[in-house]
Amino acid sequence: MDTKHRIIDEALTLFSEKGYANVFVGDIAERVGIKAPSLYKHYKNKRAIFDAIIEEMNLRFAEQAKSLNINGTDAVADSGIYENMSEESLLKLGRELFLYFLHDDYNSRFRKMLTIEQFNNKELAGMYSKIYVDDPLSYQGMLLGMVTAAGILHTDNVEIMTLHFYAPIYYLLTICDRDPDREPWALKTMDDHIRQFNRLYGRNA
Amino acid sequence: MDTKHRIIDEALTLFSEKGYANVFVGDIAERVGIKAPSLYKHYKNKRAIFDAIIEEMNLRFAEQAKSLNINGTDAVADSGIYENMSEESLLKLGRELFLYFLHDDYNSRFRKMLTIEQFNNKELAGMYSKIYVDDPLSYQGMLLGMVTAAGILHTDNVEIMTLHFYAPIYYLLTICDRDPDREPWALKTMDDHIRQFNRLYGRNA
DNA sequence: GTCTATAAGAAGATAGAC
DNA sequence: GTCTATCTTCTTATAGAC
Repeated sequence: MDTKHRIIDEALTLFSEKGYANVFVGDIAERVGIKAPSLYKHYKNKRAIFDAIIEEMNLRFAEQAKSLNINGTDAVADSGIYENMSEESLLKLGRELFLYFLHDDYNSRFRKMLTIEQFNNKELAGMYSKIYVDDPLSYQGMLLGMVTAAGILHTDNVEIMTLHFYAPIYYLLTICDRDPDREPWALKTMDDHIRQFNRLYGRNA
Repeated sequence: MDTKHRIIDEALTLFSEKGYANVFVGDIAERVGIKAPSLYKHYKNKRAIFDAIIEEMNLRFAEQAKSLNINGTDAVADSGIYENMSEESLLKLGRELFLYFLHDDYNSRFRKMLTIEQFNNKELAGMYSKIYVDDPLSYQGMLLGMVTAAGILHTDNVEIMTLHFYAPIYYLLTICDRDPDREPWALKTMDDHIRQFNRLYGRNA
């Protein structure tokens, strides 16, 4: 990884732990293994490093959304995976979603940074809403809508069903971000949640 | 309100919007209507203001918990409100919880401050976990446990049932903190959530 | 308790040698 | 591209008059 990229990588780590204002240019430089003034050959100023992180994350999430749509909407609708949606499939969906969000290197650091900066930066607040509210409710809503249409789950309000599936996952995620020691409990709770979800929506007309 | 208290009041507002590091002693003083040096007659330094906020909030939440326990555990168990728990009662419980957390002057500002500082301050992370994870799951778990024992709702896992009740409320709360424009949608979604919750857990054996 | 003036220090950023 | 030295600005905090 070249210096320019290592700078935003280390900066992201620091910003996600302390927030923008508590991270000094010298801290970032030290992690990269250079002195602060050298850093200014790569970025115009501190804010430019921050902006570069946002830009990189926008790119990553755009790619992520793209691949989710390819493997999601069309492929799923065309194939018919959802027609065989079992409790095991739901558990897998929930666990993968949870562990990916929780442990993916960029996702976890970027989520913490968004959490810290959301009230002080409208652009980041908008990104947070998109990534953790609008997109999941839309994507999972689509999936669960298909599962419902196939007669595997049952509801007259897919939006609330999606909320019931996703909100506990989101909640457990924020708990683990704050206190990683709770991860084993969260994983067990995740499974219990999805099994219960499956029972609740599986047997109602 | 005396100057000493107005300082922590204005400081809390600023810390909840910008975070500790982005608020300057001069900003706080300006809001109070004095100059920065005058502020040091009331508090030893900037950190002492922050600590005073934490202390005040600990007091408030201790009182809150106390009154919840008085009007909660004992009174509820003794009376038997829960035996008459209807959909309307559940709606009321959810709405009151939600609107109190969302609009209570101290709760909302303090929650934002906790959100911003949680990864940089273990004490605040602990407070967050207590206020928004442990206490709600424990208090609501107790209530829903009684409702279940009374045969009004049905489950073999009260912990997950409580998660299913509370996680969507928490989720909607964080959404409104970030984007107050979504409050009307959140309130409607709250009601739909609770009605659905009542249907799901009301008819299962 | 509040003010003005100011000290002390931290942090962002630049200059210019290598 | 990296360094040392330095400048500038901002922020905390103190001194001392009123």
